[in-house]
Amino acid sequence: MKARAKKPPQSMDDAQYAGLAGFRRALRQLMADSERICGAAGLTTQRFQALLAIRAAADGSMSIGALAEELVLRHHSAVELVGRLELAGLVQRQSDPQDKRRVIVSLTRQGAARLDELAREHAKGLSENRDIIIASLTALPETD
Amino acid sequence: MKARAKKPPQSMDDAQYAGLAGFRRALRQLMADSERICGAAGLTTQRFQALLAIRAAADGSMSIGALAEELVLRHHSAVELVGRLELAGLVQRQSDPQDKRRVIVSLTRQGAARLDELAREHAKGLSENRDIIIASLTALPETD
DNA sequence: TATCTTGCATCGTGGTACGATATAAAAATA
DNA sequence: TATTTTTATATCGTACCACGATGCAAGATA
Repeated sequence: MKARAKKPPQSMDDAQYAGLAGFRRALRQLMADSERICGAAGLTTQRFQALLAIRAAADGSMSIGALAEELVLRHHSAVELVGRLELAGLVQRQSDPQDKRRVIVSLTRQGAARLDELAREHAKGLSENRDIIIASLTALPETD
Repeated sequence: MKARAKKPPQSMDDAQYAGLAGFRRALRQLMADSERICGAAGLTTQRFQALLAIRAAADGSMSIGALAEELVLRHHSAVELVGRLELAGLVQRQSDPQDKRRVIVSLTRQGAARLDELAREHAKGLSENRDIIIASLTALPETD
């Protein structure tokens, strides 16, 4: 057993809190920018991320389950998200011939166009901000 | 004027989409981890971030307006968030003597203890994941 | 065929942020 | 000083979104 106190294995100091807070601030800023870009196009960031994930998938399409896993969502949350995207005309469902339980989701022409516009803006913002993110990450003090 | 087409200033290619999608995936993973840690302690990530921001502030306290700006929220959204934190016994309001319009928010003893526990877990997880984030960022193809 | 597993869908609920609006204090101006 | 404007917090109704619980259909297994 160690000699040090066991319950509070030593509190974080101000510098560690500052580092952690700084990183979260950078992330919030990044996400706020993303929300602004998406919002201007009438989308939420989740919808944008769904479109992006589908576009970046192997053949440009994914099952709902795969999308759920990619987005770290429950199956039925992905179902609802795809439902909203379909209603907006950005994606289309189609039953998988191999396994009729599966539903394959792919971008519509409109969805692909909308995504491309947003993705370019995001990429531009990221190349401007990535140094800040990396700085805030590398500035994180070691915890032990 | 440039000779290139002006409307679609050239679409993003697969590699660019993969890079962008990879970065977002890393972020989602990070946030999902954070949600898991916070959830186990009965908090949302927003509440955690609010506690963290207050703790990291100059003298361990902030006005509601300052918190709103820090969290990239509207004033009244911060009001509500602070209300929920106060109800949970994690922060306390106190009127600013200098400017009686202001309300100063600070952590309660319980809030500080809860935050410290969560912050240490986050810091631990971050030092494991930051390389992934940095890698996904540096792997981003240049857009122009 | 009977049972189990997997994948998608539906419904009701809760949390959270927002716009619109209100109230009070401070600052600016007449 | 009195009036107006600005600033800071608060309240209310609305909408979005993810979740748990549950259901249904298709495939897998016995």
